[in-house]
Amino acid sequence: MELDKVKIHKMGRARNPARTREDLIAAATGIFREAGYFATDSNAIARKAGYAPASFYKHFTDKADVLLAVYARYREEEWAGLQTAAQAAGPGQMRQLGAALDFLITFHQAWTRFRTDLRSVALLDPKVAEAIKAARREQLTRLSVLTGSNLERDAAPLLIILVLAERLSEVVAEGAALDVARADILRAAALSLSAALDIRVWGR
Amino acid sequence: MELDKVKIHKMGRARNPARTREDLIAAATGIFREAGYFATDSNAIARKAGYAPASFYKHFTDKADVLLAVYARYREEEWAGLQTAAQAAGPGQMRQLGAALDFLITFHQAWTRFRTDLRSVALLDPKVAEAIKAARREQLTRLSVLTGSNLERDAAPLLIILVLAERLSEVVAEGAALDVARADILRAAALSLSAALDIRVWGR
Amino acid sequence: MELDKVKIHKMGRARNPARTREDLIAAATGIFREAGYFATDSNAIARKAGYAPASFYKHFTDKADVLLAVYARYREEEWAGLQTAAQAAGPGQMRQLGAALDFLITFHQAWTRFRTDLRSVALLDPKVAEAIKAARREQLTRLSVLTGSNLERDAAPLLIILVLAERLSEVVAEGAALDVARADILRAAALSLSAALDIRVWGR
Amino acid sequence: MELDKVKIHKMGRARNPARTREDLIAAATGIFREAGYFATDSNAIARKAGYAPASFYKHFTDKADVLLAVYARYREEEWAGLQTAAQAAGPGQMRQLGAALDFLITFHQAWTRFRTDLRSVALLDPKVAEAIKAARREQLTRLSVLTGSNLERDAAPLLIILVLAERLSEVVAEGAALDVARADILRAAALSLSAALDIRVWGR
DNA sequence: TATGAATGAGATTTCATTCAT
DNA sequence: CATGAATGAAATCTCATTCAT
Repeated sequence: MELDKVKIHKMGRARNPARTREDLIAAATGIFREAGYFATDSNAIARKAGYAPASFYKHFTDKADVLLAVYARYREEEWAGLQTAAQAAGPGQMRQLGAALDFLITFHQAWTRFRTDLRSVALLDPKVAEAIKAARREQLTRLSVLTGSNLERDAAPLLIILVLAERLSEVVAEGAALDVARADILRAAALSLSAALDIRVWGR
Repeated sequence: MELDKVKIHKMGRARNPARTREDLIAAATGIFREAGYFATDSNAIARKAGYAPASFYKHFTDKADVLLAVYARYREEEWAGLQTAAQAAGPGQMRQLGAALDFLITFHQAWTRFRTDLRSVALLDPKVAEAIKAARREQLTRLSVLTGSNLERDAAPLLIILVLAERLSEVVAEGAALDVARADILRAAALSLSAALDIRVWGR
Repeated sequence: MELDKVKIHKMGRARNPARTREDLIAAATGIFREAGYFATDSNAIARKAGYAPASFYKHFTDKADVLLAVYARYREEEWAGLQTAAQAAGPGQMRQLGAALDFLITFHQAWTRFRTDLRSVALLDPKVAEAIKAARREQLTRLSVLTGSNLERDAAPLLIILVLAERLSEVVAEGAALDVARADILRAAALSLSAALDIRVWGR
Repeated sequence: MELDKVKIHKMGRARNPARTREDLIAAATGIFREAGYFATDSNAIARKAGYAPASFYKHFTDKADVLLAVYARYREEEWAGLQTAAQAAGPGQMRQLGAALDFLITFHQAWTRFRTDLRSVALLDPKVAEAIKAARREQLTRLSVLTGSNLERDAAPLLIILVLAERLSEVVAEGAALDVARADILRAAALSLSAALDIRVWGR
């Protein structure tokens, strides 16, 4: 105990690279979601995480590099939440779809700024573009498994579903600004998506 | 004579404010669509238009301000194109929808970078956010007129339609990267959109 | 007069690019010769010249770029001084050679740090290496004209002469540190150089 | 056994300070000769030697300090090579001189970058300047013994010889860039040096 | 002894913007 | 109106060096 105290004394910095990396990613996550990617600098990320600017560059090559790390977290969280939501909804395709959309809207709303900036960065940095593409492939595969559909044949409607689901939070946000109720949007989206699902994924 | 010479020597450019503004917007349009908003600086816009950096600030308060001017052009072009496409397609809702989507995909593909950056800037600049919101209101109104639907009641599906249509070009681009055919995506999207139209816009 | 005062009022900065460039080169010259290339940064050069750091980059692409500009001045000054010294010495090859060496020693002594750093930078930056090579070609040509020798045939001894002359200031400096008189070194160098001249430049 | 494992796990490297120092000097030698002093950082030296950055500072106070260690090696190697070359050449002053120059050119060519940077560093760091001065004293003494001349009286020509010999590799390199043959330069240099030797070292 | 994570200090560079003409 | 030189302010990134283990 005494020794532990001594150890910690005057360190301030966690001499644990994995932990440091985590701290930086966590700080970047907060900053990217609140202030946005373009409104901050790598120094701010390091400082917020409790480290010196130079430490940032020991863990990431540049700002886009943390963005990718945050993106990986985002996808994990999204996927876990989706599964939980679908399971909690009980049986019934429409019910599951509704629950999934409900989760997605809430989830993406918290990440709107991040997602938007991610797309802009992808146009500037091929690394990011490639990461998004890879993520999309993974999502398509997962979704085809989840819906029991064929990835090859149903790629188009699956893509539509993914993209529409992804944008729903923005539609809700826009809807709120235009006095359209969240429940109405959710219902319209569910119908639209189920149309895509019915008609293509399970054939005519 | 002596004085005139001096004047001409110093002008170099068209001393025509409206024309200058046009030139700047045209240059900004090209730059925003090709290199992107975040990849360019205002000096580059002025230079590309054939003016000095300071001239830029005689016509626009800042970079976001030209972005708005370019956005206005974008919407005019989009709307004109949509009407032309719908008329050229002849009668039949599905046919018109298909023609409209086809146009939108082509149109937006050329503006993908611009649209993407626009959303990021909107999160940084309230002016831009407000402009997007106003544009959305206008689009909703136009679309409700076009489809003979009720703006109040059908706001949700109309919004869904707008957003999905807007993203289609990106879906096509992503689809191409993942070997999904453009025609397949177009068909899936048309079906999905018509579902939204059928069920909500014209009631149960 | 009154107007001039008003004009100058609050400018501080000379709105004259050529003048600014001169100021920067002059500041860089002083800094490179006193503190050395590696001991300073471009900001210091700009500040010493009375400009902001950013102004530096309007006139030079980087630090090596000013180095080249300073180098050009250096060569002009060297050449002018050499001609003046040779003419002032009156007729007689040995006398002229002695006068030239005398000038070179004094001249190079003031530029020792610059010359030394120049060679280091040349190894880092191809631009600088190329500039030195071009300068050497020019010097060889001038020297062959001056000595009435043939550039093609006598390139080797001419090169030896150039290099030895160039290093003399350092030899004098080193000699001083080791208690060897300047006059002794000058005499030994003159003899050595005249040997090169006699034997090769005017043939056997 | 358990403890040993832990120890070995943590050491990784030879726990032999002398050996570590050697490794670091060897790595620094390679780096200084290839990339140059100013193009590398001390971390890179430690890494190349297979040690951690901090280990570097256990053996050297700073970057200039390794430079000195490398310089000591350089001088040993140079001197040994010179003696070998002179002996191998057999009797005859001109022959020996030629052989010595030939060796020096080859030797210095491999060390050009190092030598050049050494001089720049000497202007920044008095430690290095002093080391060069001491080395020069030693060389003068050795050379006076070798040529049977008087150090006091013939210091000037001996210095000239040293400096010219030192620069020859660069002259050869420059000559190559300007299409001047190595053999021509070698001959011109030998004549120039022998003039210095004849006239001063062995008196009038 | 050797480590390697971490950093302070600062060098380089960029860019939106202004100012006197 | 248009200019273009100049800049303040800051973002990105580097590097020699230290510190607790």
